[in-house]
Amino acid sequence: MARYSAEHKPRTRARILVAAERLIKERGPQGASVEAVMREAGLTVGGFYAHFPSKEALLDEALIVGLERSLARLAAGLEHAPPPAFAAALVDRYLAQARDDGLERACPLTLLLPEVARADDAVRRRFAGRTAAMVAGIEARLPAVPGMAPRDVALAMFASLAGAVAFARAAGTPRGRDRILAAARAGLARWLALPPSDDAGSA
Amino acid sequence: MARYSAEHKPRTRARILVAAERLIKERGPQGASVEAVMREAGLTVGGFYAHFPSKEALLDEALIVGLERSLARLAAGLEHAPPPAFAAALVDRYLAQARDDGLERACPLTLLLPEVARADDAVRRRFAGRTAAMVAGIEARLPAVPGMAPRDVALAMFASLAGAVAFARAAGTPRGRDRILAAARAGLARWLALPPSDDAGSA
DNA sequence: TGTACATCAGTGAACGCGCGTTCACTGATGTAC
DNA sequence: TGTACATCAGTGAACGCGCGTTCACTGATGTAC
Repeated sequence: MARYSAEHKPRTRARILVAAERLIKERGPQGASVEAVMREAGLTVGGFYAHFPSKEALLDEALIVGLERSLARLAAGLEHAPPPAFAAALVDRYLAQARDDGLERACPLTLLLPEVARADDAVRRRFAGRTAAMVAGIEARLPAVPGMAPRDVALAMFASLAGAVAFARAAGTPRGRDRILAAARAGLARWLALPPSDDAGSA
Repeated sequence: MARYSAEHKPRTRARILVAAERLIKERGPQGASVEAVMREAGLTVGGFYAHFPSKEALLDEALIVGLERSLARLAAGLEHAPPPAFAAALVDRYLAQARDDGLERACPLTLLLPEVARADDAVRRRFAGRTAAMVAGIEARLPAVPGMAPRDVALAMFASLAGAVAFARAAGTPRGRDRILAAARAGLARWLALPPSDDAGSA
């Protein structure tokens, strides 16, 4: 009657999810083969189906896990920042990811939105639920914008940030990339009333 | 010494490109197999390599072709619109694509930026060159924004638009989608000084 | 005007390969005695 | 305390399939005579 400790299998599962999130972002969903994901997690192919019913199930869950890890990283250390400083830090941290060499730390919003758009209703609803929770957790801490609900401020801000980072990563040169990031920050600063940038726009 | 007319082969090539652009946007680059693209163009697999050296070459070129077709559609009929009306029409037309059922008319920026980000330097540079030309053709016709170069206004606007449409398509419901579109328009209206919306935000 | 035929855009079968998935198996685990 | 053994997380080989690519071929084209 011997069993492995109860945390063993869930921990392995979590490791597979982290590996999957990383490879999906770096290579796209089709580039992240089950074999590559398992190798990245230090395992072999065969064991995969003891943890997930299919590759698609893995991808769906990895997307959600990635979103939460990204938001946690964004908000870390800003628990007591007042609205203007909070918004400025969020914007600058978010845009800064476009200058990372790799994509492991990238927010899924900047790399996986088209995949979600092509996915079926069930996936899109789960995704929407999580992003709604993410937006709700942040909207009250953004500066008030006359004539806009706090939720709309947060939605428009994330849309602009995700678009700017995706656009910047597609630029051919560091100069082009930084110009896009600086322009996006300037646009956001105009209506979010952000204090001057501390780093966006120059590497 | 009989030959087909000189326009025959280039016309077929163009048909393959249009088919490829459509399938790449609808299914993603890996979902658009050579066989599916050729069938969509009314041909069979075998003839493909008489037109393109590889699938990758097709994808790279289809992206550029798609960008140009999208910009042409956006600016159609606005040749003599004054800056505020031009900007408002551009914003509303761009956001409206998120409410289309299919993805054939989608702007590549809203569906393919992550693929470009993962591509090699050569692809990114070609892409950057075309978007730069696209932005340059439009920047002078946007409203002036104090403290921002016209190019930066255009870059920030496209980044926000592309992000908003990608985000909206990933929403789980039409209501969620329309809320994102309306929020994005409100944010843009604040710093671009757009006239009130004629249609964004409600289907 | 009619016809033979060189050209070449397009066909369709075949190839090797990597993928997602399955399954009989192995061997580390830790409980029962 | 020591050991036998039931459990089950993980292994690795195998499967069918669809992919990108190749190539010998076909047959519509339209010029030359």
